[in-house]
Amino acid sequence: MAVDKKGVISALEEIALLLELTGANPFKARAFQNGARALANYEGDLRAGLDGGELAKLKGIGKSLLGEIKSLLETGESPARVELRAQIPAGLLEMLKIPGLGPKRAHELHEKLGVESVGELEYACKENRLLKLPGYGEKTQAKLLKGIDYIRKFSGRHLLSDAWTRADDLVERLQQHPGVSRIELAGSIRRRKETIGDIDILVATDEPAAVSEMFVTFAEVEEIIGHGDTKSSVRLESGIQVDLRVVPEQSFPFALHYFTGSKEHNTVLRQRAKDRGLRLNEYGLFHVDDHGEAIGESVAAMDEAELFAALDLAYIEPELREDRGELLAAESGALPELLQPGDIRGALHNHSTWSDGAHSIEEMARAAQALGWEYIGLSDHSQTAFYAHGLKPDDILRQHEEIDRLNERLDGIVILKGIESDILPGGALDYDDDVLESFDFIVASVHGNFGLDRKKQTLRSVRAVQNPFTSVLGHPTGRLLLAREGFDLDMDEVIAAAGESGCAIELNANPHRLDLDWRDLPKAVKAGVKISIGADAHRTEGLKDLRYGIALARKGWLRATDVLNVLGLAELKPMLRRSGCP
DNA sequence: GCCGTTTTCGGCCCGACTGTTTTCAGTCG
Repeated sequence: MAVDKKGVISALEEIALLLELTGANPFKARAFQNGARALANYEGDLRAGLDGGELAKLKGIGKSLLGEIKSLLETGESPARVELRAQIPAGLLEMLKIPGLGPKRAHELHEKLGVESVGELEYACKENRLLKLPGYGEKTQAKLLKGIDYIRKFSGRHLLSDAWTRADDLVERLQQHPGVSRIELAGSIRRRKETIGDIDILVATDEPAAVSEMFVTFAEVEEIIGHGDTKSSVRLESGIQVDLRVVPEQSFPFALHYFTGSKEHNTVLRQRAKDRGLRLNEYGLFHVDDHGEAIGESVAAMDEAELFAALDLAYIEPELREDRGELLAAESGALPELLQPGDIRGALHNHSTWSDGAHSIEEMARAAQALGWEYIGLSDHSQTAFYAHGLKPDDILRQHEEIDRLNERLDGIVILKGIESDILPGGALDYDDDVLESFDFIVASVHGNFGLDRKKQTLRSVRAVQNPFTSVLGHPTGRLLLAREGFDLDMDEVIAAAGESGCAIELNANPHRLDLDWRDLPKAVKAGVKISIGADAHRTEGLKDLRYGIALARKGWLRATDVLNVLGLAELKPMLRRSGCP
């Protein structure tokens, strides 16, 4: 069975991990990681790129990787992976998820103790068998047991919304310390990743010990993982790990950049520095001598913008620092002017008590107005969604009467009549045309029959976006972060179809969804698709989730002009009823 | 395994912290 691009990339990543587990040359493993990365950043079709010779020209793809990729595309398997899998038990890969256990020790434990899985490792720890190995002591064994406990209790990742809220609270409290002169949230929260491994907080202070002490003694700290001069790590009761880094004032911009990451972005930026005879680390940007030793003081920088400028780059927003072309764009002045929260004028896709929402239409409208919105789109569930009290045609009539009355009565906010129509398995919408015609807009979403095969699932969404009544394709992958994979479909094909037909695609701002995936947003923009940032609010507080949608829109390189709901009502309305509608 | 105006061999980003070591390897970000 052949695999798609995602399959090829994950195969190369797996090979890299397996290589590390064999104890092979670590640079060989890194070569596979780099190759996977090169493919992830490659925009074209792999098959075509392979046949046309484009892949062979990619930096990081050599003769050997090309062979593996070819084999994966043609047969669905790669000789290297088959061979490695035969050598390495699958349980060893699982073991790498244990915090504090890396490939070297996983390999060693396998070799010397015959441990092949997380469960076996747990047993070996409890039998004190690790203590017999050189370099292992009581603490290591206890730490591994704790790590096993941790991955069983938590997935190891957290929603952006949860981590961000908690992090803001910690920052606010640390700020109270008189010794703190600067403080910023760094890491993947600052980059607005949709899920977060741990919270990174950076502080500039001349009282590092006191600030660190305050941090590790917060009431919700359950465990102190590490506590050094410049770095402390704790685990909170909620399971999330928080790292605090403490640096002197003049290092702050360099440290902020460094600890914001991503690792991949940092690597290419450090390489760029190196190419210029400089060394970049969290303390500064230094000139180096012939022996590669840093000399003298750091190049001065008040902020990150000056750091980038010292490397002849425009300022790169944190959201873009993923090594997905941002350096090239920063070099050539091609960085986008990103969407701002203030650009948003309202949002479609919200629910009320008419289907499965918790608040009335009026309550939702007033809450939207309080947020400064000019309009709110109401889109309760359609009739097939019986589990969510989907609306029958006569419900819709009555709901529209209520909206008309409210629109007459309310000042300063306009309620748009919409529906979140299920996309039926064949791709049709959930009402007859005469009912569909009565709405201002229609969000079409898949809510059931997730198990259709890739071809049928793709066709289903393609038909939905080709339907002239569909204004927006809602949460296009159907994923629930940390809970459920999206359904199997060819998103490139769906995006292309939406581009041709003029249908918008949603970036659903619900923190469990954040769907369309930010990685696909640039593709959608390139195809001429407008993005509708939808709140998918089921209660008034849910409207505020739009901030997560805006954050991820920025991460996906969106400018205001790429977004549907930056438009005022007069411009928006015609966009919602496309040509072809009766 | 990949790469190259320092090119076909010899590098491949950099530093903090921990645990187990008397000088360092492993892990992490």
